[in-house]
Amino acid sequence: MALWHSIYEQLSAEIGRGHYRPGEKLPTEKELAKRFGVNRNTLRHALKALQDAGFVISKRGLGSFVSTKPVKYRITKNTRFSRNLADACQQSSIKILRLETRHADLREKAILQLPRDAQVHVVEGIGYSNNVPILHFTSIFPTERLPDFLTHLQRTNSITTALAACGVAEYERAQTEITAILAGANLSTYLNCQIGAPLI
Amino acid sequence: MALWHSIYEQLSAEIGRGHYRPGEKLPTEKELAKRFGVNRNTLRHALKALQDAGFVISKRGLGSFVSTKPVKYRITKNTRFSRNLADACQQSSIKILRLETRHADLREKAILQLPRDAQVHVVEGIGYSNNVPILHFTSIFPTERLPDFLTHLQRTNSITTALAACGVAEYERAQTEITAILAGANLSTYLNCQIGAPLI
DNA sequence: GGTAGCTAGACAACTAGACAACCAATAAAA
DNA sequence: TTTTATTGGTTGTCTAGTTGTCTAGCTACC
Repeated sequence: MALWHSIYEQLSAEIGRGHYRPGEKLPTEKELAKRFGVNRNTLRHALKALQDAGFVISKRGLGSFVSTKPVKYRITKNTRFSRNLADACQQSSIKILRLETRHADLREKAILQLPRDAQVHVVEGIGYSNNVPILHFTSIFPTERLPDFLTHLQRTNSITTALAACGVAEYERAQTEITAILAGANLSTYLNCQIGAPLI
Repeated sequence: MALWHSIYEQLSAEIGRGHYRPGEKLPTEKELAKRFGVNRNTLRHALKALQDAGFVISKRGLGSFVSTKPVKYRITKNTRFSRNLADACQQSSIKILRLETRHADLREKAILQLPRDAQVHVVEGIGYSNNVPILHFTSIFPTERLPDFLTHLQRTNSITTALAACGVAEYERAQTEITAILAGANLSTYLNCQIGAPLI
């Protein structure tokens, strides 16, 4: 993906998340370029897209400011955000360590709004990017809605593909619900992950 | 013998001989192609092989550079693993969410073998691979050994660079110890990370 | 015929740097 | 005090150079 576009996604996500409030001044192009490790021109490309999308207004000699007229941050950017992450997962490969189907615990039932005796698929594995292990994940899927999910997953070794295999219509519906839930979830919850290294 | 391969051998020999020093910029593809009397695509084929072998790193818009760490792969499985992971972290960027210096808790003191009143630097942030948020990390560093670490980290925005800034000798020693610890550590401990998504 | 290796060229994406236009704050002059 | 000039910082625009990607075509060989 183009560099400027991922910067666009990230900045719009931060604006949507409230990291930069409406009316607030963004860091200068110079600073942002340094932060993202790109040339100022590349960052300006991202900024231009943010302006076109209505997220940001730039004023010569002053700086760039978060638009006071909120567009539909919440949905648009979060969907895009999760879609990004899905893309990333799709690009990389996964190695499945554990497949399990068990009763959902209280937290899972609360989040997923499942009935009392609901079961969930548990997928634990390692994600690779360019064959380099990058993350160790555990994902939960409601069994009821995706009965054949594990079968597909084992065959395709891809979460996205396995979801798609459960039917296009279902998949579409699922995805919108995914994003809806993700929109409410905190980033740190979504990406709750710790590495203890480097330890000296 | 394929043309590109002889170019590959010649260039890698020149790098090995020190004709091009680590970190040094190679001539542009255009110039190299002209020098070897081949098309730019052919030269790029050779350059690609040099990249894959770890001799060269190419950056769009900038040029190609001799890799700063000459590769010697003949190490154990575990070291290669951690080194790969280190390389991956180097390629990706991080965004620092929190910088803190506080007293080490019991677990940290146990793992790091720190004295009673030891302090640690706490770095919390988000790691990006290709500017896509991939992990949310919290890393602990002993303050005593790396007094200026946070300063360097804030300036460079790179853990590896900040570590390097604390002195080469220290850095070497630290790294070997890192890998040593990592080699003994369980994978799931090292990459203890959960993503709750996708939640349906 | 088909494939692999190379050539040729075009375009996209990114970097680097320079310069202009603009704004705010401050210092100097009236 | 008021006005003007200067300075520093910011965005806008532009040119040139680099690597990344893609398509098309040529040639030698099997």
